[in-house]
Amino acid sequence: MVVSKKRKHERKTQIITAAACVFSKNGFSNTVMADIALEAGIGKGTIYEYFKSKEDLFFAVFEWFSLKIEKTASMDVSKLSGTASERLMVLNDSLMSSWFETKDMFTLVMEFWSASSSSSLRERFKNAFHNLYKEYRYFVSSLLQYGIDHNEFRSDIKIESVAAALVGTWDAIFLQAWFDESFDPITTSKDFLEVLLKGLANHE
Amino acid sequence: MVVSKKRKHERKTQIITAAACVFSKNGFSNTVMADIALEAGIGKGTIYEYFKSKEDLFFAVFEWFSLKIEKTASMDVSKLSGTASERLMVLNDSLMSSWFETKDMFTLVMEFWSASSSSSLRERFKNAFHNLYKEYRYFVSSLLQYGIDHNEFRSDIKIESVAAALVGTWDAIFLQAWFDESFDPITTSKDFLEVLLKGLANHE
Amino acid sequence: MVVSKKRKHERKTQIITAAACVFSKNGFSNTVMADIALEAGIGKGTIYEYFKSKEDLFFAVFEWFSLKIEKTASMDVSKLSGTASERLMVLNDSLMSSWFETKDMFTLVMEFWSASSSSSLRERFKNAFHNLYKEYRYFVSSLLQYGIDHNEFRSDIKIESVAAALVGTWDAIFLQAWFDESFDPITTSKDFLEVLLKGLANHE
Amino acid sequence: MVVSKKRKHERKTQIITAAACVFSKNGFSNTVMADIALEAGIGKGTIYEYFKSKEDLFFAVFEWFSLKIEKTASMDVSKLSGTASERLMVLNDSLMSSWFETKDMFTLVMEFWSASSSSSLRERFKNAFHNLYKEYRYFVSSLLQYGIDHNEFRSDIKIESVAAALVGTWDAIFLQAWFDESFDPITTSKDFLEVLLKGLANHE
DNA sequence: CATGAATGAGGCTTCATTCAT
DNA sequence: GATGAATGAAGCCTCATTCAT
Repeated sequence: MVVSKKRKHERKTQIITAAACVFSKNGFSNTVMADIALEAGIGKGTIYEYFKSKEDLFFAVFEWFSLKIEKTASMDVSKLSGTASERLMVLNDSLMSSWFETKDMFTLVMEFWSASSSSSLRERFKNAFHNLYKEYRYFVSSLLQYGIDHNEFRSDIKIESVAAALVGTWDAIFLQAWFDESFDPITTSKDFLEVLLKGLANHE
Repeated sequence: MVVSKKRKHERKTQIITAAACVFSKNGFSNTVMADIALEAGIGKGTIYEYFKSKEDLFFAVFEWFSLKIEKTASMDVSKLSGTASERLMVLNDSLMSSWFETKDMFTLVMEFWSASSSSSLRERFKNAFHNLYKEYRYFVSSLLQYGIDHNEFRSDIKIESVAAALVGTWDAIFLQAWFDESFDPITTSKDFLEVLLKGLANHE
Repeated sequence: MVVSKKRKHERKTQIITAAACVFSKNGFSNTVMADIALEAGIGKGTIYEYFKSKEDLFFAVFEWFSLKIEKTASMDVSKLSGTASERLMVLNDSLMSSWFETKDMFTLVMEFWSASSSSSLRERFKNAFHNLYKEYRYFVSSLLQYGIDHNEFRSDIKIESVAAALVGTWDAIFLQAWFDESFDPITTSKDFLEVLLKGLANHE
Repeated sequence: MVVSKKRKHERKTQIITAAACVFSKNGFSNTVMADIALEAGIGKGTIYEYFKSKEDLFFAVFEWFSLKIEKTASMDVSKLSGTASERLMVLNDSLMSSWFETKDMFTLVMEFWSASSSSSLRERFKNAFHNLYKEYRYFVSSLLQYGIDHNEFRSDIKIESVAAALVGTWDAIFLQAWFDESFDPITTSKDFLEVLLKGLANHE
């Protein structure tokens, strides 16, 4: 029974992976369940043994994707040490490279955004994104606070705002990289962070 | 004849406006042509007198929207004066408030992003966005250069990178505002810009 | 008023000619009223001032076409003289060349056949064709009778059958010419008629 | 698996038969896919599991029909024996009666002709007909050659022309029978062939 | 468990026809 | 008379979902 459970979980992941691939290639609406089944190497009907509907599967892909990103990011972050600036730099590099690996999956993110604006999953997606961003902002906020506490950053900065904007910048840099092949997100983000850190620095 | 031309143009705009409304509410795929016709108060077939297909209409909405945003922004920007910092501040405020006005249309932007990742319009959208971002980045770059030229900003900043990131930040702030009702994009952007300007400042 | 009537008739012919052209190119169903109007150089709505419907126009084209064929054929036939065999030969040549001229309009004939098998005009077309064939058969029958009366043809031939078959052969030869560019209807029909005439000949 | 293949083939035939019925009744353009599904006793969508489009199905009907005619004819023809004249007579009877059986399907032939003149299937149909006629002409040519070789027919006849015309005559006789209920294709063709054979006969 | 044949609701699009100008 | 903008009925086709095997 435990084995069966495991089997089931594996099969589920197999479908999700296949779905992620097809969704990212064609978008949600242009994706056909048959294609997902084909990609997963299973029968069309089998998908419905594991997911109630196309939308359900899509949301499962979203959850799988968030987790994946988070895991990659947090893995590196655990190694954070040094000054707040150094930590931010490492975080920046970590995010950039981790997203870079899943670059071809960035279209998925856009699909998720789109799904949260229309689609009947709107609320589920909106909430999930809301929480995701909150988490990221909270994490960056902590780093900023750490900098203030250690007299590294000025104490008059608006932590929340800077955190929110910074988190957003990372997203947006990827967005532009998506639209422009020649755009280099790693350099851009590094250069930008340097300036920002100067602005944060405490010159008593 | 001139009258007829004008009529045609008016009718076209009428359809685009209606389409924008419905697309932003339901997304591209979930939008039904009949709904657009209903919203525009015309017959279904009439749309096809003005647009070759649903996708064509969607792209027309995109163009109309871009133009609209641009117009609103450029209007304020023309009044720019003062130091580079002041100008950036004004630009920030202008963008924030202009986008704020079309806040309920922000979902459209997400749809456009999504369309540029899947859909058969992929290339058209990608190109258009590419150019749009290029333009914005170029404009911000000019302001930064202006600051450097006037010894207001440090000369060692990477103009391109900062411009790109800043433009992105504005997008991203709106994205977060979309996911979080309580998120205040105006304050956030202002606070953030303040820090950034400190980072740019030249303290010889 | 008389002038007006004439105008009306001219306009009607203009439309019919244009319609014949478009129908023969695209077939009835694939023809769009707008194309006919374009070909005729008039407005779409104008057609309806002269013809009640698309089907009506189509039937008018049929009548115009029949008349045209008939006129061309009968013109030459009036010059018939000599033996019955000679007359049949002349008729054969006349038909072949007259149809040859309207070769690119042969597709129209196929459309007419098709229309008489389906379409709501079925009965009208069937009747018209019925009469057309009857007429042709009757004319050929007369020639055959003439040959018998002059002891040129055997008296035991079944006039009706031979006439019907011969009339059909002419049609069918054009049909094959339509399907096969390299098929030469003139030679074929001549060769064939020669054999047939030998079969008809009276060798007391 | 073999069973499944068989099932699929049966279902395909079932659809083709139903389609043939509806197409012959209403013509290609006036036929609605839903009617075919109804006639076949299946769902609308099922047709598309077996045929890519309406046009594809139509062509499949054509192929099915050609084969059917050919099969019926060739069955009788295999029994050919006796003089060339006798063989031609038998062939004539065989064709007449076999087509007679499918008389109510003759409208299909007209639709096929029409389809080869317009419609996007033009080329496919034209080619198919071209080959079909070629085959028939070739077969009749062989019979004529046989007659010449056995001194039964005159050696100066133009085999190709006579064969082409004769094949066409059979078609055309059916055409007239279609337009005229009182027209008897069997008698007509017999009477006509008798005359023709006299013309072919060798009276050294 | 897995499958894939069957389905029918639903969407995009076409186009003959009308009618106000 | 002539026009062409407007229309909505109707048709082809797609595809998520089901269910018998």
